[in-house]
Amino acid sequence: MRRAVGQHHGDLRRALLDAALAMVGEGELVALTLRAVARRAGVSAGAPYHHFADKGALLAEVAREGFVALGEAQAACADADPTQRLARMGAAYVRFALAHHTHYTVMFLTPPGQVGGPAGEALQRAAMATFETLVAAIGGANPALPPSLARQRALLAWGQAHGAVEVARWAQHLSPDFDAEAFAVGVGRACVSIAQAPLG
Amino acid sequence: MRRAVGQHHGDLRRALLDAALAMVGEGELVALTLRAVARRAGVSAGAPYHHFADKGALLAEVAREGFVALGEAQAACADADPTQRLARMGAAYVRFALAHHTHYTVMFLTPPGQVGGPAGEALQRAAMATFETLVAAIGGANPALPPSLARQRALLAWGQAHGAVEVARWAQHLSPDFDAEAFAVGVGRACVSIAQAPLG
DNA sequence: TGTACATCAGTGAACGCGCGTTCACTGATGTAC
DNA sequence: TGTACATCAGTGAACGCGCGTTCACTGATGTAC
Repeated sequence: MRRAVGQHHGDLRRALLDAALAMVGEGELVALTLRAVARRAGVSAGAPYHHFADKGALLAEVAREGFVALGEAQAACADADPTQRLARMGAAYVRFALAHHTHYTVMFLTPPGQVGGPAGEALQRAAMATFETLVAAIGGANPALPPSLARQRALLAWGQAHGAVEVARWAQHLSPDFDAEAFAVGVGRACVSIAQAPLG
Repeated sequence: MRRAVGQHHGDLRRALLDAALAMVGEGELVALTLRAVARRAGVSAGAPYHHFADKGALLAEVAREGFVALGEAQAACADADPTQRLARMGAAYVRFALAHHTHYTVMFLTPPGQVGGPAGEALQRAAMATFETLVAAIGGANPALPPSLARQRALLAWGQAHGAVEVARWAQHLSPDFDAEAFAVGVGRACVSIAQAPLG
């Protein structure tokens, strides 16, 4: 992609986000520098500052987009039966994480709330919204659950799903006949078990 | 602690390791530099090279010590009932990760085997030993498991526990009423489930 | 349709900084006799 | 107990490097008339 000097890029903002994602996907997480992202996007080191306040803002935006996409995947799990809905959400979570594992990695790079500025706040809002959706689904699958317990179990379910994702990634690398879809469905069932386990 | 110029430190090697740990504990992982470690230890930037080949060797040693400590925690889970033993090991794993989260983070900073030199080899040996202990415990909890399957399931169990730890940390930051102990016990139970799930 | 001009989105040089690492040095420590 | 000397374990200055960020600039684009 040759361009004359000074010519506009087209959508550098997007290109920068994609470059960052691609690099995380290649394990360059520790060495994810703004300059490297710009280089990858085929642009000079100063160019990103026309689109992001600073390096942190770019990373926060990548993470935020991940949570938004995850939220959309969750929203697509509407179901008349709330138990079914939770099961589908658990499965969708695993599918999302496996299909967009670069985004997924960045999403959990830094605990939301630790990133400052408007970009950090937007990230935190997106992460909280995802969690609240899960809490609601847990509450739907077990209406007898007091709200505080529903939140606690949402954390457990999330933990289980998150761990399962990591396992699935290993398994995908280790054995090519790993059945990711069956695994995802199993995780959905496990979420239901967590929600509907007896109190106490 | 004032020292005259040129005076010996006492146990700088130890002090450097401790400084690295303390800094990781304060979230300075991304900025964990050799110079910062030296500064923290109250020593000049060149001093660490009298004790470690390079920065990677120091980090590998921190990680190795983590695996050794984890191994000791696992060894303390001896139990007449092998199923109980596995459950206790799973819970102990989570407890260890939460109690020594600085060590734990460094342990998984780089995949063992990717660190070169003698320090890297020692790290790999320690990590493998931990894994073998888990394989043995899985086999104990389900003697019908062929060895290759036991290893596969050990990987699954480890992955699940690892993911659970990540979210538990997150949960600890987000909600102060997070019940870490119940969470740990739950992970232990999940390990047993993985070990004793039907074949196929 | 042309022209004038503001804005946009790049460039590339420069900044100060902290990094990992090297090196000549030096004072403290340990050892042999 | 003293003395001579090798070794140990620091210092601090220096190196080259890549980083995040700033800035004056410039060509391309969009808009008003």
